[in-house]
Amino acid sequence: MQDRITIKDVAERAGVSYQTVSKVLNHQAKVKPQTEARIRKAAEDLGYQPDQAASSLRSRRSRMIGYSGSPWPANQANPILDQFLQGMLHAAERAGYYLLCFPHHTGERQVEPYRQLIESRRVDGFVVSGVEYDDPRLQFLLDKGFPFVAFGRSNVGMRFSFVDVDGKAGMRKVVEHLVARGRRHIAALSWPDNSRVGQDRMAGYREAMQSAGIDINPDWIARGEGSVTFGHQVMQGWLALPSERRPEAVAAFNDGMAVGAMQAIQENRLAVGVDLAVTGFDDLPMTQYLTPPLTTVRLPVAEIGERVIKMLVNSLENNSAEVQHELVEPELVVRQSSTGEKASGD
Amino acid sequence: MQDRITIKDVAERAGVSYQTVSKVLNHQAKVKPQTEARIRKAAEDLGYQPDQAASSLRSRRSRMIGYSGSPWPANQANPILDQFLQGMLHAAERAGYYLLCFPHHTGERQVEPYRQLIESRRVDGFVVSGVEYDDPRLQFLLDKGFPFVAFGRSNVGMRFSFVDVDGKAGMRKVVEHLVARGRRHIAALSWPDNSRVGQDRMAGYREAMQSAGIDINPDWIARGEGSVTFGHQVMQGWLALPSERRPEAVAAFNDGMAVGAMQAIQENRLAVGVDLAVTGFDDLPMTQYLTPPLTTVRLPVAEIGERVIKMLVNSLENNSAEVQHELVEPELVVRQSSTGEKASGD
DNA sequence: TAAGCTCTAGCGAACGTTCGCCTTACTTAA
DNA sequence: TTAAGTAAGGCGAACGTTCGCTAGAGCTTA
Repeated sequence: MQDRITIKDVAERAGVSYQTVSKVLNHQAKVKPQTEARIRKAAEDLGYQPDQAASSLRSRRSRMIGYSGSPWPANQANPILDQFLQGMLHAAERAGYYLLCFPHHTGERQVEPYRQLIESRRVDGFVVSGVEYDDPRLQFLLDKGFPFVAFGRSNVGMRFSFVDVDGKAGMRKVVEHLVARGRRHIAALSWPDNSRVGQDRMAGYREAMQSAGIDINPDWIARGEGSVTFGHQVMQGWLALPSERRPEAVAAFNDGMAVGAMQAIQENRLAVGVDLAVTGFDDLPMTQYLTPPLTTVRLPVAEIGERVIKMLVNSLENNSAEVQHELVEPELVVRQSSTGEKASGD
Repeated sequence: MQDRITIKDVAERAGVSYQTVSKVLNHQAKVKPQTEARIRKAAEDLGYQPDQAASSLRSRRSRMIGYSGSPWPANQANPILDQFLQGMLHAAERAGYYLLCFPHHTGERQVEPYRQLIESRRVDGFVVSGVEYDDPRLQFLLDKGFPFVAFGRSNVGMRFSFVDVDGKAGMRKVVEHLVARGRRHIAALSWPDNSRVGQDRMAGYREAMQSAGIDINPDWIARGEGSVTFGHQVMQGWLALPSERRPEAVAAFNDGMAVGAMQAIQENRLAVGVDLAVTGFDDLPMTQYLTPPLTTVRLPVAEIGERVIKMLVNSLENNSAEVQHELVEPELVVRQSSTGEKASGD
């Protein structure tokens, strides 16, 4: 650790005042091209790296974006989030920002970290993920007028920028696929009513059923907390019904419930994909290796991460308060759990 | 966004000089208890949050820890890392630090982000994960004399602090379990020779085999890149052997290869857990829902994350250059893939 | 009674930038 | 010729802390 190279060293070497160096390196101020070249060369030669603390202090910008870890239920470790993070990291790097990660808390104190980060001037903006209805974090940030972009939508009335998966479109694809394979009695393993994501996916289910001219049987809609156990229990219930009241396909709103349903079916000595079709949602890494492999919906999570960052950085740099929305359409991944076909090799 | 509350506002309210406020809030300087109480109350009343940039500029400490995203192969999204991150985040928060996350790059430029973060004074130390032999990041940080703690070991000669999973102990447990279930012809789906993690686990395999008095058949040791495909291929080869030269158990060094092996076995109409036992390593989230559920080794990754941060923070605060090592013993999770027993309900 | 010590707290300076205004030299128009 | 305009870069100040030293008050000791 030798003496730090400061902007003054660069200035001296380039034969200009140090403030001019600052101008060139930031504002793109007006200087002669030669001078600029001289300064850039000097900076390069010396390996100059601006001291971020000094820069932040004066400019009031930290070039940091706050992001709280997964607010998802802790028990179901979400591999999806890793991809989201990767997407954000790369986009942030390209834009010259870093991510500041902090843990998520539940309950009343969940906005506390946000307040601290804002007031200590550590971040320029936030990425808020795992958004739900009446999210206190969103309300807090809106009240403060602090920049952020959300991964996910919330109440219709709240005006803020977001990127989200088009769950409706995804679910529509699922149902259309099942219908195309000749299934009409399609049950839904859904999410609680108060779940924004659940409602979105449910809307796709309803739309597609309606388009196909199929009546929805309320008995075939179960709402639960998305666990394997829940999927298993509900499926057992359906299998206990007399055969004419039993569904011939189950569209689960996440992969966990689909796995539970598959287990229940197999315990009843029925063949998944043949006797009953099962589909999931999210495309967790292992689902392609289940027996049979699970038909599911793949979310382009890394891409969403990139878009979220781009949107946020854009609004930070332009100081624009305009809100933007992006919906990304997910992709149906057809595997044997819905078709009953034999695996075709690898 | 109103006027910022600075240390001077606090000082005025408490009737002392602002430098004294700083002393009280940081160094725990010697002041009369009453004065201290008055200052703390004033800070509280005003909701004072120190400006981190100013603090960093003067004190040369950012209270940030750098951590690069997953260096794991991008194709196999690693759900484990999410837990690691969560563990770190919570420990860091308790210690008053935040994590600065940045993307991992491969090749020659992989140390570049480290250099930048150091020189721009953004971080006080690093957590380096996914460590392997001859890791250029470790060498760079050692050369610079910059504080870091690694998740994982590297070359024997390098002196640095780390926390690691005791893969040897984990693998020993696996083999002992298989032997206890009456298996003796135990094959290993291992990792490349140049993998530090692979060597560690392999040592456990060898030790346990030796302790059990079983000769190791070199034909039953395969080394590959850890993919499902690799496990599948190798297993097919073993199954093609005449029955007396065929292993009766397969210990895979990660869950992916175990899944591949299971598939190959099932394609040959053999029963996993009965005809051949299969075990994995890592306990990925979905493995408990495979058919049959996979016996594997669970790594306490969140705990490791916490320990890594504690160790790093400790060395930062005490300015201690002493190196520390911690090995965490993983836990064997016995499921049906190695026992062939029926599922006992849920 | 003077010297010395301890306990409190104050004060000037510095950390390394960026901001905004100012100066100088040169060009152009009237 | 002169006023005005423009390009190029200099300069003082400020951002909000923490560091290290100093000063005064009160107490002890020889």
